[in-house]
Amino acid sequence: MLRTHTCGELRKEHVGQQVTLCGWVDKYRDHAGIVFIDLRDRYGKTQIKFNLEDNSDIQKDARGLRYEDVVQVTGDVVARPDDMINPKLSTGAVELRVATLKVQSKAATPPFLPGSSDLPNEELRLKHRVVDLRRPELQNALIARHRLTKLVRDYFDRHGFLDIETPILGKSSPEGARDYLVPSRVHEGCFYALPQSPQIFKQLLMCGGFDRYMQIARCFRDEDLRADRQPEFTQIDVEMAFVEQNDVLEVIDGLIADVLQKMNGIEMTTPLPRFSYADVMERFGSDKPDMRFGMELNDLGDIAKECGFGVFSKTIESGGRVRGLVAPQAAEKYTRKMIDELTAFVGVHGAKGLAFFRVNESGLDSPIAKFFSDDHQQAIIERVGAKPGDLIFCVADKEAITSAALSALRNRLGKELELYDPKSFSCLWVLDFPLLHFDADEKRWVAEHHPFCYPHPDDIELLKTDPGKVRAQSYDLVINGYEAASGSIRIHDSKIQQQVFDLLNIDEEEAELRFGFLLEGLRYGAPPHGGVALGLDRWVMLMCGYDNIRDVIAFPKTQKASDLLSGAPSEVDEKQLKELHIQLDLPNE
RNA sequence: GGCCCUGUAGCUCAAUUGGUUAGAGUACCGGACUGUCGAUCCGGUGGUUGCGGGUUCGAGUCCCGUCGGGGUCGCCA
Repeated sequence: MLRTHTCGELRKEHVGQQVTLCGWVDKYRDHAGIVFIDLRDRYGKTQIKFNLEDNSDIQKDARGLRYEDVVQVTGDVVARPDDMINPKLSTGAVELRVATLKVQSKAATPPFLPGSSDLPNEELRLKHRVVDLRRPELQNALIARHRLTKLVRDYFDRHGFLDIETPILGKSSPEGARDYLVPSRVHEGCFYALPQSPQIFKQLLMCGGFDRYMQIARCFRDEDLRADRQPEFTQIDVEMAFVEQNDVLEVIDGLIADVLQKMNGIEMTTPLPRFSYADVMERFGSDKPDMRFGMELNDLGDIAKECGFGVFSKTIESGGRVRGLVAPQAAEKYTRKMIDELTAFVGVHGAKGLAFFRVNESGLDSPIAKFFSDDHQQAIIERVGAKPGDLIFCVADKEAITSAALSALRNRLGKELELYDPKSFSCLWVLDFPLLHFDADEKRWVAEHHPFCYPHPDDIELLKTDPGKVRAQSYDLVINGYEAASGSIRIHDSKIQQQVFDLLNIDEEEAELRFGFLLEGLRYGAPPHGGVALGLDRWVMLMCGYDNIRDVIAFPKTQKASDLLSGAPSEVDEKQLKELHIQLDLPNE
């Protein structure tokens, strides 16, 4: 080893020992007669000093050191004078009096300094990820990520799960997300697809008798990115045989409680709360509500119907909905201009307007208050539970739009009004998702989750009469408003599978073509099974309190899915294309 | 694909209503300094204002296009 200790290790009890440290120059303070350098590695920082009288040659070399040089130093650990102790450093009680210095690597002037308080723009950070990775925030995220995956593996191991790998080169399935394709050299004109998830393979593992499976699996989806979405991401993939929905939920409840306790010191009571899809959609307008705060949605349909405000009454007449929420003590905080901003904000979600009422002692104050009688004003105040000083927002539109607009508004207001502790966690299950939804454009039923999702046992008959009402045995885990996990009980009964395929307009031939190898697997004795997949990146992001997934991935991609570090994706040699029988047909510009 | 934000020195930012030679801090280079820990002090180098057009006597600033980065809607079974 080139070092005896790390830069985060030395304490008072090491005083008098001769040690060797290696690290990066984090800071240098040159006083001519004495030079101080903060030496940094992933464990911390240690101040090393070079005295002129100790060794003038070494001291001269030390004066030439610059940011991010990599050095190896040997010397005695000495106690700092009492008034020179640095409480900001874990090693602040001591320093290293350097006797020998070896510059292992002289650094070019870095584009930015990992120790700087000004964070450079993300483009630069991604391009120079090597430097960025030295920042404590990124180091802590990747360390947390490691600890989390370790805890996850240990937890599942304790519960009898086997970690089994599934293929990366797989078969393209036209449904779902766009696939990343990999051309086959051996099979002319044929392509592999990278897995969107190991879904089918884990079901086949169940059929293969491995009744408890888990994998930390890389997944690939060629879709547009978001702050919480990368083209390649990692799932904690889980599948269990001979289970019902509750068994899966209990296993994951245990995992969440175990991990949050060990990682964040938070005690979760299990089982985690469970809500139906219908319930959360009505109360929060979202299938992934952030329940760290209240501010529930209220139905104002009956009042809206009777009131003199045409926008409201007509919306109800045409089958739409009028719903509202209360921003507590926000009447004074939000100026007209800010409310206009909020109106534009809900407009993004399709709302044509945003009605608002300031609540005062006598009733409602608003440009549209005159359309509401005193009785109606009191009814609104009572319905939403508003107090003087509150601000009521309403959206009148088709149900889906009121949900989208108000849930987005709710999340925004909750944050702006600081209605919750950003360090807290709210975890809950959303159950009983609809099995199908009707695609109006394509005029056909589409699976809400995927085509192998088992319908709710009470709703099997509805498959024939009213498919839109059929609930699925599917479940999402929601943490702080993010979809943190998603899963379902799968169909293992070929008759029901056939019924679902019929509804989805997938005939036998097509089913064989698309999912033949799964159906084949299910044919020879399939155990009842179900599972779940947890988004690892999002989970780490939440535990670190970060708001984007790139900060918990060592080498992430940009919104346009390029890697600024390596330059991927890139053009390839003509020769490589020829070998793969690929001809480019690029749009002319 | 749509909408919004953004691009000025290596980095973080400034630049009045379109008006002189585009500034500051930091980094970098040189000098001073023996207890600093955002060291301090003195001096210096550093700019095709992302790129391409246009309007104007005059553009970092206005307009059009384009490229990169970010947010978001659609999309993500």
